[in-house]
Amino acid sequence: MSDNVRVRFAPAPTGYMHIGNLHTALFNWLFARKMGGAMILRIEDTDEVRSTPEALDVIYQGLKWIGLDWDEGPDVGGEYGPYVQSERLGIYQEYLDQLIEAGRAYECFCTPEELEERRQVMRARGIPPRYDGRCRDLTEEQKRKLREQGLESCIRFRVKETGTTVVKDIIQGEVTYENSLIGDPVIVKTSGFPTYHFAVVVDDQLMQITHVIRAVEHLPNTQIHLQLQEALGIEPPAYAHLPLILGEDRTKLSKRHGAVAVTDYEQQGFLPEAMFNFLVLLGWSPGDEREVMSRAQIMEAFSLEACDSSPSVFDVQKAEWMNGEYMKLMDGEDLAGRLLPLLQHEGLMEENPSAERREWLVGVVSLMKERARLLNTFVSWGRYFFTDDYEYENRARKKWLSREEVPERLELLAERLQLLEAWEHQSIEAAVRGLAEELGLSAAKVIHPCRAAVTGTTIGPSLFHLMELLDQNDVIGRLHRAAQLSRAGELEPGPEPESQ
RNA sequence: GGCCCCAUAGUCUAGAGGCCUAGGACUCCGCUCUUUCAAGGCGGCAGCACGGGUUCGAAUCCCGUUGGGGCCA
Repeated sequence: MSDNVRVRFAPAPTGYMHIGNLHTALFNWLFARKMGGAMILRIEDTDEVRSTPEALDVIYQGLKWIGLDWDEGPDVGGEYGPYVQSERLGIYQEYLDQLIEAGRAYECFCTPEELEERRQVMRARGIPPRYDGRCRDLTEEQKRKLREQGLESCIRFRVKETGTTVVKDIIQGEVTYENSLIGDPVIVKTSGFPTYHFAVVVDDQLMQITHVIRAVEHLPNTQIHLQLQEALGIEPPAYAHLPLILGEDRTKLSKRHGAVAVTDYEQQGFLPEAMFNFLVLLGWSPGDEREVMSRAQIMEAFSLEACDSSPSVFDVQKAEWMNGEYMKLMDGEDLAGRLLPLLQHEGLMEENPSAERREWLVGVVSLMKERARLLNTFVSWGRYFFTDDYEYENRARKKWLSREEVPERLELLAERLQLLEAWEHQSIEAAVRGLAEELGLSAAKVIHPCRAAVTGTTIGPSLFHLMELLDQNDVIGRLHRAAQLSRAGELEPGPEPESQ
């Protein structure tokens, strides 16, 4: 009765969620929300070996991080539950009986060793290896004997031997498969667990899924699913197979590509909004030249038909750029809120900062966000805001801190700054420039050494604004410290290869 | 190996026969602003994989080749 869109994201709980899974989830979610439909989360744990219960949390967290929600699932329930396949074992039996009755499923007693052996033979003879149908037509008598020998059986689905199966896919178009080319797949393992093919078909039917949106690696499997559906009298859902996300080497993104887990990107300081935006642009485009788009804009423009069928490479550099764009767009207060946990984790901010201290952080963030790409940037480039314990970079040492004339300048500047009653960027600037003038130097000749001393680096935001955010005495202390170290010859540049 | 899919610069993409002298973005490289650049502004390098058709006309359609990928095992 309902022609409402229902989609599902159906991950296997293997302990981590990678960017490709998230991409699939994202497209499902977008489509569901765009169409005013329902998003279902289903856990496909029929692979007893690889599935772990702890993995559920990883899935929830990954989805929540990027801002996806679901209407039905193991945690929120729903009227088509349970939503974990291992809890649905009884449900599959009914469908299995149906297939057996129709003569489309049968017991197979072949052992893995036998199967492997026969595969070898087929290969050697140049025949594509597939199940040869040996147990297809066993008599009751034969089965009894095999059982008496103590052999275990699995159940196979009898596929069609002739004709073709056509997958009509919203993204991939019509793809035709020759039925004679596939062997009978196992649908129930000796353990009694259904296999992926069987469980998917049954569950999608029972959960009234209207659109199966998944990665294209499942496209070849779809021919089996269609045959299974036909045998069960099930109307197939619409299919949309998303192109794969590849690593730099153009192979399917996997653990060997380094950072692929969603949590890796979270830890690197990616904003979920940016990752969402970036990911949606892999395999889809609004058709115009927009790239940085709000979620509302994306949803407005989104359609499955506009998805591309060719795979795409995950380019971290562009992802970082986009993250930077989002940081610029976000107001300082929001961004400070995102950043705080990270800073606390690094021990750079106290656990319960006062309102004043938070406000100060907003100031720091506002000053830095224009040039930062990741949240982590604040920890690395912005360390000097939070602690006196920062390094003097080689470039800073070489260009300024190791110079003979510098210590005196720093000390003179410290004296001037000490006299300031108002610690504001205007007064600081006046003091710095005033000193330069008196010494007959260009302002830069004071500014640069000062930056090097106070921040340890040669680059960063406006020096005067930055100093304003630091404590006056602290700055003075830093100037004296650098002057002393410099005189002591401790700020000589390190070994060359350091610089990049 | 068999089957299937894909093919616009290093990367993400626009392009659905004439609007293409192929547009945008990232990266990279210059220049510029400035107290610095890792930010801003301006500019530049770089692409329709190849070969055949079809057509008055092809990045766009067809075939083949090559390359890449996925699935099966």
